[in-house]
Amino acid sequence: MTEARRRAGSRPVTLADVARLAGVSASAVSRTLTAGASVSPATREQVQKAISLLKYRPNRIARSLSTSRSGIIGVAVTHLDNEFYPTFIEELSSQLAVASYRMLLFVTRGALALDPLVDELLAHRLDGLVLASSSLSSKLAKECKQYGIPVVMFNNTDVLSDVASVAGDNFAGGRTVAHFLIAGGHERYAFIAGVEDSSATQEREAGFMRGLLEGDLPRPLRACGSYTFVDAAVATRELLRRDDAPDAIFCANDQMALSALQVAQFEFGLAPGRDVSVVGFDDVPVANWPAFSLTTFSQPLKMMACRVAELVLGAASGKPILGIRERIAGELIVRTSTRRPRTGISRGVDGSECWKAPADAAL
Amino acid sequence: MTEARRRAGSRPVTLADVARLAGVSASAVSRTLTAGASVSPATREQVQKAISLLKYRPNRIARSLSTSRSGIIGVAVTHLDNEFYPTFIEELSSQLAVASYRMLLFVTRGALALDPLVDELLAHRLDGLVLASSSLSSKLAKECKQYGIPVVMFNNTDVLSDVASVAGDNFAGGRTVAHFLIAGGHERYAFIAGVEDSSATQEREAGFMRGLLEGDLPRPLRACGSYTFVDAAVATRELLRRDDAPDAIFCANDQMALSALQVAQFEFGLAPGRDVSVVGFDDVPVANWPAFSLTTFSQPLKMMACRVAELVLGAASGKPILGIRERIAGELIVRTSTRRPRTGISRGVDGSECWKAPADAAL
DNA sequence: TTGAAAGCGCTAACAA
DNA sequence: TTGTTAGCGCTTTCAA
Repeated sequence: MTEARRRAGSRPVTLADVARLAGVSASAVSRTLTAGASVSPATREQVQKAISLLKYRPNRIARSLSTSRSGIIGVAVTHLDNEFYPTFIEELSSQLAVASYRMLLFVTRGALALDPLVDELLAHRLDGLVLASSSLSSKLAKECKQYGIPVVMFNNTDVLSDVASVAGDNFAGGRTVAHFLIAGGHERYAFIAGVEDSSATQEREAGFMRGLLEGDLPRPLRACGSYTFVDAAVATRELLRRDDAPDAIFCANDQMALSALQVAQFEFGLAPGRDVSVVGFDDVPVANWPAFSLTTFSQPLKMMACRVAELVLGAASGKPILGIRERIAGELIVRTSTRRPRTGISRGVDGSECWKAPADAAL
Repeated sequence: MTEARRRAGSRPVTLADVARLAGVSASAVSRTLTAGASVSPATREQVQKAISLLKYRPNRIARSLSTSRSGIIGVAVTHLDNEFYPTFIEELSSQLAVASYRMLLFVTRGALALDPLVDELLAHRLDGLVLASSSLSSKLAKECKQYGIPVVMFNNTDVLSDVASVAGDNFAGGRTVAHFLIAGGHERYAFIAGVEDSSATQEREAGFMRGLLEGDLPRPLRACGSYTFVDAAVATRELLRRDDAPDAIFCANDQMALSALQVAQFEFGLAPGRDVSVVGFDDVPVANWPAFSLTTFSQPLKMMACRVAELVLGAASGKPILGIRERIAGELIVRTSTRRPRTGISRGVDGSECWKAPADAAL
């Protein structure tokens, strides 16, 4: 028994106490607590009365042991410093809450950091696991599968396995960004990559390359920003110092784009949207701050979190999800960090602008 | 049994399986797993062998039921959109991890939102609870006390109860800010408050008022920004539209200060650090971004998280913590969002500058 | 040092 | 609709 609890003295009220007071069996109490079980109104009332009288609170741990369901979803996350993830956590938490699930949080640094967690993850007998980390530990995936713990990857996919995932439409996004920058009449393009082995950055880059190719443009310059603010700054400096410095930079996420924007502006004296265009990916809240007004390809976080919750909870109650790879479409939100193309911009009801390739565009 | 688990087929390995294979009793296995229990080297080896052979993973739920310790700390947090909190979560998580504790996350909106959670919080038989929300629900505090669940408040205190807390030195911070702004030679001061009933904003304001008073200055203007970006923008507009618009604004946290800074700059065309000085509180990472370079009173998050973990885990193993109110000192980090006073600035080893009231200052 | 046995608080067959 | 009974997987006395 916890020391603190011991000091508190009074033994917590148990189901047995309630049963005794209500003059019924333990099962009767258990049934009143279980939605959709058969109890007569009379007993139910007796039980309810006893419960509120004793201020009884069911012990979820005992219930978990008995039902083999913990009511807990594990969430492993890496980059809590990237606003995208806290926002996701918040959405996911509220989605899980409506189904009375809670989340056990694992904050790690890098994918490899997951391996030592495997034991612990499994020990907790989680009903599911959401991986919001930049890449998947295949050891983890294997073990979870073996234990029957459903895993859903967020914002990332693993082509080599059949682990379910929910991600944005990275390829389409990258491609749209390319078309948009081309429409803005830029000359030298660059891409700043995130963590190299993450599927998100790979897909975004592939889409971007495809888009440029469709516009008969050469391969863009390239640097790696590892999805972090600091590394992206280094990458941007590297690019802007060149003789053939780019006038259009696409960053694999907003965190890096915000960094690039500031390096361009404050270290190189370039005016974003005029001297250089910077595009991000995610559309985190900060991207819309006046200091940045970052053009970016959005990822509808609410919808993504919703799907993640549906998948993982569905799987916990038997729905097969293996192999499911969901793609949630986003759109290019146009702000002032980029040169403005003549056509293709439309204004939404909320005043935000987004860009779509005109149907007659020659690509 | 979870559907997913059932489909997986193979029943998970239990301690009994290990005991059988090792040819010992369950207790023997349990003892090998318990640090500091008495087992002969021979049995220990047998057991270890069986464990790795069967890939046995102890079931924490069963253990929890038996020991009345869940190994889980609840963390309730409100403003995940304020970078301060994700950063705290990350620090706290790593502190708890070293003691093999995990955190169950509760994301809420506002203090009142905690009340409906009480049942659930208690049902999980948490070993402790950390409240990183702007204010405490007294119902929650009472119930936790009764159940012997230790509670630690972070960045907030409740004077009416004896709930333990860890917070920055808000009063000293507010006072230092006042002295600093006075040293910068400002004329009209304003304060933008956070959520009115939070102790943090109250203490920061009180310190600020005291500091101004010590400089023989009148009461500052005042508006409420509710700790949010949007409300702070409204508050700032309100202040800057006045005929007697302030030239020095102290915001109760960085989130609001960053908002104020941008309103001043982009809506009123004021140059921060020249036309108007803006000071925040917390020193979140973004405050140091070149676009803002916000002068702010720091809260040493790492140390605070460390103390929170020590307190809550200590309490879980019997140390009394009721009534403890820890204050962690911070310092005024000087950047360019404020007019620069002639004296009092010193440079740290990391290149950052901080300000201290000169000893001979006439206050 | 070891094993037997009781129990943590709940759920779920089963029989009544 | 009810109560009885047997677990869920582990820890922890208690004797040996």
